[in-house]
Amino acid sequence: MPRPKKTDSERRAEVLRIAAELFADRGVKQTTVRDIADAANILSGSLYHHFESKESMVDEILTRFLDELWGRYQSITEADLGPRNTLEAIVVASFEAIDKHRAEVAIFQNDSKHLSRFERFGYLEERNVEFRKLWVGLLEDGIADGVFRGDLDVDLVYRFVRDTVWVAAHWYRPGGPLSAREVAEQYLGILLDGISRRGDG
Amino acid sequence: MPRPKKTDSERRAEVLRIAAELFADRGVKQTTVRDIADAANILSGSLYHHFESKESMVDEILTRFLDELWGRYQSITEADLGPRNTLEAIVVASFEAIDKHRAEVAIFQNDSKHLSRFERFGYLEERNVEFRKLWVGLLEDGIADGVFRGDLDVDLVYRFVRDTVWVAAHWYRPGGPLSAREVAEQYLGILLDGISRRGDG
DNA sequence: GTCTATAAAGGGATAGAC
DNA sequence: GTCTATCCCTTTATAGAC
Repeated sequence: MPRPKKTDSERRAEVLRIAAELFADRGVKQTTVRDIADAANILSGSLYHHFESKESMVDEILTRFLDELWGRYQSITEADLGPRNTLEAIVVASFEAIDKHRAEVAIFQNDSKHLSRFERFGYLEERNVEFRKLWVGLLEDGIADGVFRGDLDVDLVYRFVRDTVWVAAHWYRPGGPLSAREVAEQYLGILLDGISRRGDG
Repeated sequence: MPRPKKTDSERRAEVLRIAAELFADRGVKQTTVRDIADAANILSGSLYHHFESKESMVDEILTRFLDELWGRYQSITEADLGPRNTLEAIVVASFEAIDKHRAEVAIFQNDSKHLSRFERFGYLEERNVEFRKLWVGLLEDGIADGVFRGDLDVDLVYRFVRDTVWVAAHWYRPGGPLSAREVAEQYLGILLDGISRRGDG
């Protein structure tokens, strides 16, 4: 029978979750180990029983998140739904990621640029390259198939889509007035058809 | 005849410009006064001849930029061009702001949330409220006039537009392959009409 | 206007007791 | 697993010489 007291690994996971929230809200650099310790109700020295360094906390948070997200994207593209349905599924999956892992998305978005200067975080740039390939390929396929407009600058569209999706992590709150799926649908409505009223209706 | 040597105020402006670039690229907190001094080829103590503090540098950069931008927006809305033309003009003006003041836009986008916690930077939140009013009003007018779709969530559209426009400061480079106006036009094409190929063409 | 020198506070990390 | 105590480096800012 398990002890009622929290195990080491449960406590560890809890501390990492607390750290992720702080990193997301204030930025990694602005969050001190003392901030994390305070929020976890221990002293800063005690953190080092669980983690090697503050850097390793960030690393663990981002690695786990990006592996999961990329796996999700992979399973969507492997389903061969065609450009339009694939795009919709990727967007929905992205908003679901914001819903489930808001802190991780915010950290990825805010601190990637700075972190990827360090060798340890080289995988951030690698992931970005993979994401870009996925999106640009998707847009090009769609244009070739005639489902997307032929006059699009795919690189520009890619950047707009990527940024607009991820930036929602700044204001989206799980349990708020809009579900992840509702936000995704409004967003796809704008991306696919624009905000103008159609001439015929 | 002016002296060939740089005047105090010229040097001051130069240092402030250098600081803005560093703040934009690394974030305000991650940029140390020594970084700024190094880039300006002086020692850190010498900065305090020109400025009261690092904070006051940021303050000056943002105040000046936001005053100019808001003035530009005001003159557009006062021209009464109707919702669609006003929206286009505001978007173009925003991309021109990125073109002319890339560093300032990046600082505003990256550090506003953190800075606005301090009383000194309360105006950041005030400006955000004004921007929001402008955009939401514009979208509501457009829906009432029948130029924008009636099923839009104006708050959501506002956030998408705001974020997508400003986030371009992260990748846009003056003198690159695309001019500010070209980016604005591509962007307006997506926002107004979507990326789908129309049924009739 | 910039430098030398340094104060004062903040921040990451460690050693060993409990 | 957490605390006490502390080291050492970084960072902002100041005082006064040149």
